[in-house]
Amino acid sequence: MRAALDILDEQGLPDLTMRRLASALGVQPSALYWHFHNKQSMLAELSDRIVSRRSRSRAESGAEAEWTAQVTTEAAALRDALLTYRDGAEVVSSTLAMGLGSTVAHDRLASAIAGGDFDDRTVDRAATAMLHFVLGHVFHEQQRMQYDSLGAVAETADGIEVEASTPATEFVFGIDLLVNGLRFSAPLPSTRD
Amino acid sequence: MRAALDILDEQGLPDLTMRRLASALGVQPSALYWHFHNKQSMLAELSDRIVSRRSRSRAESGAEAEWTAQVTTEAAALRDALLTYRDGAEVVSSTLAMGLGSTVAHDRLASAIAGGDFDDRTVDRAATAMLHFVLGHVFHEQQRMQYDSLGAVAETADGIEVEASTPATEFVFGIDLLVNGLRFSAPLPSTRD
DNA sequence: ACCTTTACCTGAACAGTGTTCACTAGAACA
DNA sequence: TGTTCTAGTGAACACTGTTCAGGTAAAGGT
Repeated sequence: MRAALDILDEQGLPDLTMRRLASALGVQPSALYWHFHNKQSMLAELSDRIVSRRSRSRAESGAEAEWTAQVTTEAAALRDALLTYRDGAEVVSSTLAMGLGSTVAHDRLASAIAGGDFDDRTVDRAATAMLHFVLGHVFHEQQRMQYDSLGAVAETADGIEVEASTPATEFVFGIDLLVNGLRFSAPLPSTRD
Repeated sequence: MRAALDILDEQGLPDLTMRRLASALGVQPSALYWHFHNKQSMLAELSDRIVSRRSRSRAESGAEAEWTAQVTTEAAALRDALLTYRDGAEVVSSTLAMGLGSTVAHDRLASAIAGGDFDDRTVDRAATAMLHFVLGHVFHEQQRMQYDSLGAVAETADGIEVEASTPATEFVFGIDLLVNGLRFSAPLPSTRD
């Protein structure tokens, strides 16, 4: 797993082949199939490690912090985790799409959203929608990173310096969209005041 | 393109290989490389065709219909287009992720959102967020379709007939989330009343 | 001390993949 | 008539994931 993560980060997902992984371990490719049933199951385990990596920004979230802030924090933590390794979002995205990998990403978002006191189905759907956005966004973001690094000039159009729109701000924009939609659309089910 | 779409729909994306496409056309694989530079560029053109397919539900959208309805309609049309062919969402998703393919999907969502009178950057970001959700959702939906068709029993848990949660309703839930977030979060910039 | 089981790996092969390249046949055009 | 363009052949290249019979060494049991 450590070797696989190294290859992923240094050479990218397309170059993370079973043969390369095997030779990085000084072993024949077929040896890997004793440890993993598939390449996909290996990627699934890799995906779990990427997602589970917790960034230690747990300090600020007090016991009863506003749930919207918790959701935002959780989403940002997921984005950070995906950005930790090259092509991280693609690995996780394709793994989850195949129905493999753990549901920890979804669950963490869901438990943050649940702080808003919605019914279970709403929580689940919102978490899924949010997960789709996060994966799509970071996938796109990472794709652009490696495209830019492959020698594309930053084409600032005709002197009009549009205020730099960083991926991070675009990310929180999307998250805010979903959070606000959640806050204002669904009627609060349990009226407890 | 027609042959490629046929293979895609009948055998799925993993079996849409250059060799199979060539033999479906009664031609050698290398002949395809006169028409396309790459397999990816071929998939990009395929992606454009899938997205551009308009479902003729244009009737109801009167000239000045509520913009929220227009956005919902546009999103549903995009979902329909992706669902038209097997693995359609995966083809489009990976093509767009690679920076290939036309921006028509994004643009159609954007122009519908623009009916809400937001500034250009907000429109663009919202359209992007929505596109990510749509692609992620339909990708997941199609993945589950073919997983179900591969002989998985519908496990209705212990007689508790939870009201069937169809992909369609989950889809509009996500779209509504984004639309409502857009409606209530951003202050309307141009106050024209 | 012997035997068996388990853990881990080798080496070679299989069946397939995208892609390239020298060469060719026919049509179009000057 | 000769040249250029269009479209395709056939063979190869360098890969890919995966399988499979067999081998080796340590651990465990009697």
